[in-house]
Amino acid sequence: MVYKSMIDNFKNQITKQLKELIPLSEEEISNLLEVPPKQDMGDYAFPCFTLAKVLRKAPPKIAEDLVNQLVLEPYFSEIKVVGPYINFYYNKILYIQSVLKSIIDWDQSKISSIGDGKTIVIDFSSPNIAKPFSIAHLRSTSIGNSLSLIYKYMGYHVVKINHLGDWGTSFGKLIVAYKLWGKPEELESNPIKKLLELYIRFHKELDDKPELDDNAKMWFKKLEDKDDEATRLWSWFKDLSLKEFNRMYDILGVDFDKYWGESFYQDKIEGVLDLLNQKRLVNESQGATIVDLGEYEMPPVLLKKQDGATLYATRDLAAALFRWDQFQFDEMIYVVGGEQELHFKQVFKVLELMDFQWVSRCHHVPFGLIQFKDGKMSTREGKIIFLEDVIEKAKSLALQKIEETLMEKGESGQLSNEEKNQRALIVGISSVIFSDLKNHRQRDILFDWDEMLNPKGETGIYLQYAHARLSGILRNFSRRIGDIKTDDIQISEAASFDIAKELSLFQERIIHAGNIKEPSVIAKYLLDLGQSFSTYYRANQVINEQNIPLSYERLLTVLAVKKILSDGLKLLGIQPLDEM
RNA sequence: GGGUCGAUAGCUCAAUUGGAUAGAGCAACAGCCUUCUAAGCUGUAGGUUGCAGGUUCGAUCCCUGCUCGACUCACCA
Repeated sequence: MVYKSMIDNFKNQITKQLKELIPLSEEEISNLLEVPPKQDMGDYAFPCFTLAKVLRKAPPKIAEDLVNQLVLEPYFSEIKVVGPYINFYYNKILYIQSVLKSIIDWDQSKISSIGDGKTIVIDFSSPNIAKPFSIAHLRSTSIGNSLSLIYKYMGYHVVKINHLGDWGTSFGKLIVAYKLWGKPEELESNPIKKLLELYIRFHKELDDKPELDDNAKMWFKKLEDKDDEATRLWSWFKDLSLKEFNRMYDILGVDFDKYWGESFYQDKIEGVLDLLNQKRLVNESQGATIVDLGEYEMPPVLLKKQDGATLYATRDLAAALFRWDQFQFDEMIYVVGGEQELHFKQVFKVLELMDFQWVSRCHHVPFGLIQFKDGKMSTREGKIIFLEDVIEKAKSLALQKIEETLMEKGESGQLSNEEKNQRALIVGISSVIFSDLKNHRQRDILFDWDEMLNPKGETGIYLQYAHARLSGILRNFSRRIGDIKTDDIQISEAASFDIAKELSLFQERIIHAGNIKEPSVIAKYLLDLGQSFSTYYRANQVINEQNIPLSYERLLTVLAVKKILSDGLKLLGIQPLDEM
């Protein structure tokens, strides 16, 4: 990528010179070079520990000897020894200029060619039909969506699959509950809520009437056997739910290439079972069909229940085979909660036993649960928070703030209600998505209304605000000073040095995030960048009518930060706002 | 009991995968709106990185043991 290669000049000067002085290759030197933890320690540091053994000298002595032989012009302004480290200080002006101009000139839709010609299949979101889209589903959805955007940005061909939970025993339960207590017109008017009520009531009454469970199993078996009534009800429930889910996906700005739910693989299961039989992997146990994994210290995988009905592991196997057949992916990732870790280990093990080498390309990407103060979220107990309620609440807080601000500025009538609502919605979604993505995947999240809706500090709102301020400066600039021309601008002041350094990290952070499948890396990065910029523009007035050249110069920083912030937010699935 | 993951400032979390004096935000306190949007900025205070060992020049990070918590361990997904 463009700006990376320009920055490489700085590093290359170090490696080329050091290579002549010490018994290490350029690559080894490059790997050893690190960024010091503190500003006043310079911009690059070369640690001399590893040389100590080879040269049989103390690291500080080695550093002393080397530093006198290094030439610093033009890329560095100073080279200093601090203990066992050689610290290099950039020529700030040259550095800022390199970084800013190359970012601004760069107009690619992707940041790397790492993924060129490679396909990643990503299975995420996958909500259960007939259950509400809760705050818990947000995790898989936001992490999966962000990862797919990151991979696309890295050059991969990405296939997004929504593995809808549209098959299984819970449909038996729903059918039973509906036949007992449901009313068609109620369901049509408020499908998800009414379906949820049926589901909850089923489990409530189960305590007194254990026979309900057998009934449910029977109805699911009927569904698998293509019973007319069962199929009709199932398909109706599914339509109602999908309509609701798609509404949420629209709000979140998430889409999928394939809506291949569990039911989609129904007609592919027999083939898989045949294959397993051929490979002699199948056993009977207690009336159920299983694959015994005792040898690998895992519980058995259940393929069929006593009554012959399939289970989710069966469908996951069929899904994996079918997806391989369709895409020959270089990698397939399942963005699914950590509680299913064992399940995926088992499924992958079975695929391995079936001699499918490509199983090494399959990865479970687990994430932590959302917990309440008094324990786990539970659909059955109705202990659940609807994502839509969270977004709605976040939105109404944002709307209130927008109106306050307009009032203060005396511009109350200036904005249409529609525009206000639109902005408030984006702000609300930003804070909800960001509060999810800023945490390490694997951490459990304690659900806390105050924290999720907090407009201050390390939040999506903070980043939106920074982006809006950047956009505002650009607007004001062209209005007051004229068109923005960035050609041939020279940098003369070092004020934006810290920001330039932050900006130069963008590419490696994206790639790192993709490699460890961790969107929070980007979230943290954007917060750092936002903070650097907030400090910068508070201290340095960009538009200065008395000094137009200086204005142009500072404008480069604004342009570059806006570009990176905007791209970064988009990678998290957040739409950047130009005005707040 | 077995397995997996986690434990860092009062609270929520970082720490570029083994490097220099462990950093942010929230809450608290003290400042900053005749200057491009104060959803902001500056400063103060806050630490035996759960405990005990080990590996080495060097450990929040790797190894062992323990404590606490979450998840999971055959007919739910």
